[in-house]
Amino acid sequence: MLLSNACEYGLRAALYLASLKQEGYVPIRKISGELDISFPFLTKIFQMLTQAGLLTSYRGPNGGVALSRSADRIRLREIILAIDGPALFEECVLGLPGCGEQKPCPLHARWAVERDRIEQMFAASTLAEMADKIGSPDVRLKSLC
Amino acid sequence: MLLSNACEYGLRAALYLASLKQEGYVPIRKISGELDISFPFLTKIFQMLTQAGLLTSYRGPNGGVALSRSADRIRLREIILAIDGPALFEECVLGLPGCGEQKPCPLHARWAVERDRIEQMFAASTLAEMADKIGSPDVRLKSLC
DNA sequence: TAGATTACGGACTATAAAGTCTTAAATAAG
DNA sequence: CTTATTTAAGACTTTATAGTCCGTAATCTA
Repeated sequence: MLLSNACEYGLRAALYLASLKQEGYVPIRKISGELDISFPFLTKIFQMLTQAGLLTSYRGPNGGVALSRSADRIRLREIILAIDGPALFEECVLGLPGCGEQKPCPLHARWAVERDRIEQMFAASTLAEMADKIGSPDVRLKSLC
Repeated sequence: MLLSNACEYGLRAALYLASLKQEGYVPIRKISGELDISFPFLTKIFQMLTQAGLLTSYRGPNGGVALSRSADRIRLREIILAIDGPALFEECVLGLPGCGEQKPCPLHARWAVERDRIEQMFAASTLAEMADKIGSPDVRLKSLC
């Protein structure tokens, strides 16, 4: 699996927030209901995103979470880094520590190309851009059943 | 992590076998020693590869495992499929079941490109080709320390 | 045939990831 | 000021992956 469960949930939830195009805080309970993600687990994930500065949160009635910047200035790469860390974009495909140009594994040259492309793909994708797609009738953020 | 630990070990071990360019069976104990992989765990991984038809094994003195075909006819993709299954090449980057052209997630279009490239990369890489690189002095299949 | 060597298969344990629960702290509204 | 609502933080449980162990079967050598 490319991304951890937590990271998949975090991306989906952030895209959902961006798709609302709404001022103000959205309760985590609502998001977890909409996306079929367990509320306590999603709470933990949002805490990571809040600590990373990608979300702001507010307690109490009418509280919840909100994007800390406009959705066109948050890139998916940032969310992945906040939740899963940089491993995906740095590690050897064979798991060898220190694999790089100097001491490569046999796959390094080929994998490094794809790894960089994946990082570029996530770095080039903003929440706004991706959330826009949710307007299309078939595009979805949750399981069908 | 892109590949499971078991799969990383399986690829390294298969590349090692290919690099030996040797007729006959190689004991798992020797491979586990050379690559610093736990012997019982590597045994289990080799059983998967044997059952998938990628290796042949032989018991008793002078027994061990060997590639079931010449190394230029075994592709890394086959090893990954045998150990981790097809998930990497099929699954949605957001983990949504049934994500595809009909009912895509917002990332589908971009991810499908990279996912296919990764599959192509592994499908295009034979054990022979990759094992050849181990000839170069800096290229390695095990941790340095 | 006996003993050593090696893979096989299944049961077992350990560790990490996933997910839950509980208590506390902040805020708003009555 | 009290109560309801909501996130925060940490302990806890569950599940999946990683890794180990042990008895068995196959094979070779003496």
